[in-house]
Amino acid sequence: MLCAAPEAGIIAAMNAIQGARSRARAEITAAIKEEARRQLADEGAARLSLRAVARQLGMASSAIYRYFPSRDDLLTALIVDAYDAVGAAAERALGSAGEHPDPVARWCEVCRAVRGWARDHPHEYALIYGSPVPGYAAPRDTAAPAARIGRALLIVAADARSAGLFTPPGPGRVPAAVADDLRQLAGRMAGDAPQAPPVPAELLTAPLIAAWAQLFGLISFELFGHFNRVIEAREEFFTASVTLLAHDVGLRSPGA
Amino acid sequence: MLCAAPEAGIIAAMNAIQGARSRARAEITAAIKEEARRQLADEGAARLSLRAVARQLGMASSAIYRYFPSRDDLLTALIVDAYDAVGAAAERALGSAGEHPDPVARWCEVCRAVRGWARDHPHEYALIYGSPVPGYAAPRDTAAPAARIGRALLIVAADARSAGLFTPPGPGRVPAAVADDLRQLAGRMAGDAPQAPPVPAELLTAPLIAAWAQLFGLISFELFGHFNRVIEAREEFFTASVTLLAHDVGLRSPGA
DNA sequence: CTTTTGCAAGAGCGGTGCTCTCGATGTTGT
DNA sequence: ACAACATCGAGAGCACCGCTCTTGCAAAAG
Repeated sequence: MLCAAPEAGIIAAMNAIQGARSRARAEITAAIKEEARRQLADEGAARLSLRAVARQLGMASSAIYRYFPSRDDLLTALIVDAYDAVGAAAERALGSAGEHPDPVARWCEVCRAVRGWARDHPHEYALIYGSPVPGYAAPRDTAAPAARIGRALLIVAADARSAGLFTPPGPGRVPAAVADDLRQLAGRMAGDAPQAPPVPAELLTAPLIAAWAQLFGLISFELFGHFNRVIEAREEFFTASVTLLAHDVGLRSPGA
Repeated sequence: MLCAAPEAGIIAAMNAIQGARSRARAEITAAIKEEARRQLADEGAARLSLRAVARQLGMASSAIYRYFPSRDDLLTALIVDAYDAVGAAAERALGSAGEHPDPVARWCEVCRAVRGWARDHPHEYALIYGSPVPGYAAPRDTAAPAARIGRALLIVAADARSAGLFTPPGPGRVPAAVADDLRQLAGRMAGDAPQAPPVPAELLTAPLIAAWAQLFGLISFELFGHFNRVIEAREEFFTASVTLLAHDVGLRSPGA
């Protein structure tokens, strides 16, 4: 493995050397994030304490600042990870239901995957979809990961259109300013991920964006307790609501 | 005043005396809440500090605890006030659009009132509809104020039905467990506010509850920054989305 | 007038985020 | 191989936090 390809070996060795110190850095950074994520899951973002993380890791609290310049930066890292995790969950559902012929069912599966992740990681969900952190830290890093589940929903619609099961929402009048926003957004999405299949602009509709936001209204109400003593059959209610959302977006089941 | 009407005079005097000290209490309590609300609006709930409130009011920090046993209790009081404020805004919109013959427009006005209040008081909105506070303080006190805007939405539907402009959402299958929840909820709402006109149970539908939650999905996404670089024509988009929601609920415009 | 009660103030405890300095420990250039 | 360098951990310390306890004072109650 060392001499098979000389140049590759040298590069690997250099990586290993530089890796020797920066791997230690990466390992400690990962350990800090891991412990922070545990505390986040246990107590929530408000109770996450740098000193407690350091204590648990057996290091001085001041040493943490070699890896994260502030508490808000640690939280920002956790935010990015959370966006990636929920995005991955949505994409997994999208893939595993890929062959499903019913776009409505596929839409529901993606939504259910997001809800399932949220229920499994309530504090991480609250971190990204609840009140923004006071520091309001992450402007750019989170943009791409945050778009993943929106993109997953869009792919459901795109595949439905390929199968002739998408009827663009017609009668609702879309204001011109909103139409402009949607055009710009389509261009931005194409520019951000050039390798991904370009999303047809006519699928990026106002009802789809609204459904995207409304999905999180449903999840947040459930997780944040607003359905207490209102709706107890949470799963059934969510599936029914999200099915209605699919129809609003323009998806049709094959039989209909 | 003492001998005019003996019993009444004594009672009035006792009220005045008790009022003398308990009015001071009420005034200081109100001042604390007012200053706390100012800090909440400035910096958000996370940065609200009892010591800073006391400092601003020129009193020792320990004196605050005579009025609020803990920081979470102060926050709970602010939460109740915020629910009342947004509920009042919704009811005001309901009343001022009372004579409007179009239920869809009325629905939109209520929704726009909620959104307007949220934009004017973003931190208070985040306090009640964002991530729950770690202390998870208020279980019962908030239930009634929180129901006010849901009730306002319901009244729009009820008046629409009276005008023959409500078509109950039909085709979507409602699971039996959800139907049970709705029945129980209708009973509970009738019991909680016996003086209010009883809400017809057939108006308390799953789509209406869903629309209620989804409304806050739209508002939260806007306020919490998820529409940044996505939708800039916020007002137009909101109105369009909320109009679609009205149709989902079963409201019809008179002309249609 | 005395006693009881309610309130404000101060000191203090343990905790927090964060900064600074100071040695120890590599890593790098000559 | 040695010196110069950058990196890192640890400790002390600052200002702030929520909260408790005690003390003294003033007003109400008897």
